[in-house]
Amino acid sequence: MGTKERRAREKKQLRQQILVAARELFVNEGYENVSMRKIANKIEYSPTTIYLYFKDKADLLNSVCQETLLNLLNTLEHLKRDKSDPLETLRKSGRAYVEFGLKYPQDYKLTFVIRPQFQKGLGLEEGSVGEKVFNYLREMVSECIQQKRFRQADVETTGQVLWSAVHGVTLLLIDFPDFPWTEKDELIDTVIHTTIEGLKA
Amino acid sequence: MGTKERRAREKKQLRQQILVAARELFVNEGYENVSMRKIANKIEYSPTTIYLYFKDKADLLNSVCQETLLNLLNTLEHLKRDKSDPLETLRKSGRAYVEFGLKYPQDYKLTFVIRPQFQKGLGLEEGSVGEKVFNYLREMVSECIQQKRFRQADVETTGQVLWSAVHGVTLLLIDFPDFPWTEKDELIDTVIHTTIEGLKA
DNA sequence: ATATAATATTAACACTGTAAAGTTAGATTA
DNA sequence: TAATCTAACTTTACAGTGTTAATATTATAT
Repeated sequence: MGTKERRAREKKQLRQQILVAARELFVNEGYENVSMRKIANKIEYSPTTIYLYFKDKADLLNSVCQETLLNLLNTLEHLKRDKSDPLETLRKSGRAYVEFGLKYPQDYKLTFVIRPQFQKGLGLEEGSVGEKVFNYLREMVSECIQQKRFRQADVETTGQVLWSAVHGVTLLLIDFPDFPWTEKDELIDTVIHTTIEGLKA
Repeated sequence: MGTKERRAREKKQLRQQILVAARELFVNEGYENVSMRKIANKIEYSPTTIYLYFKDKADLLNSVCQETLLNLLNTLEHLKRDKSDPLETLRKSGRAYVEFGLKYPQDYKLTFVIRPQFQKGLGLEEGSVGEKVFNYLREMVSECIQQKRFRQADVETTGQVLWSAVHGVTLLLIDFPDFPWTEKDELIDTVIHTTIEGLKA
């Protein structure tokens, strides 16, 4: 009697359908400009149905962001395979992080800027995807310090410095597209290179 | 017959009154949670009166942000007096920038994150306050390069790297207050120190 | 066929930004 | 002084918002 399983599957499918629709709208029109009614229209359900699957609009946003983080984590973990040079891996990871942000600018902003505003104090709890992403960074930094490629310093601080740098350049490039930036790739590389050099000294 | 002048003065005063009320509400309750009606209530005028002074809510936000930028510019220019060591001045400026952001976190976010979303492609035009802030940075960086305290590199790129670093750490500290950051002051100092060291190498 | 549970919808509330039209008070002109 | 004009402000109204409670529909189990 697999009807229960089928029902559960269908329920999951609709949930996923909502998430897909919400992401598409959020990304294309901006979180503020997307109403529950618009999402409902897209999936051809009544607006209140969404509330059977998500507590409220912020919860829906949060779920979209969890997917984004998972996506980012996957992208990064593909790079860890190469175990040769930890410094080079770190450099590549920084590059990949920024590129991820620029490839999905709206998703990035939703996750790292908009979401914190709507659900204060969360997003990086124990066992969360967000924490896993930061753990990835920790590991790599730790490796660099252990192999004495970085100056002997606190792993936490070092990781946070790196995160600051890549987060900063990513957001600036997204938010001020008309600013007379140096050639984009050069800027990104210089930010990463500069930070890494600074961590050696 | 100074009545015209008085009227003009009164008009400016009301405009300023609206700005003050709007800033206070934006900062305390967040841009999204502030309605034109709330602002109107606070100044004891009807909601639509605001529209006689500002095109719309985004314009009001923008005006608030212009004030914020002016504020930031003033804070920074006080530091330029000390002409002794350009590197030290730059370090102090970075510190002041981040501290400004943390002292007025909501204003900072409004200016550098929220506003760009609501009025795309603007905010750093020729002659704007935003441009002046960046010019301040340019000058200091230029000095450092000329005095060979930094590696010989493009002034623009170098400035943008510095901006990325301070912008990044400021936003992270604001947006993820519950993250297990290293001691805050240490993190800020390390970010700035690391970046400056990296720019020497 | 009927009862039960899961799922979806309808109707409603209090609120939003803002356009259009109406009102009032003060200045200008005849 | 009386009529007119003008700037400042308010009232009203509209279409849309997130969300809750009550209701209806559907699919399953008995």
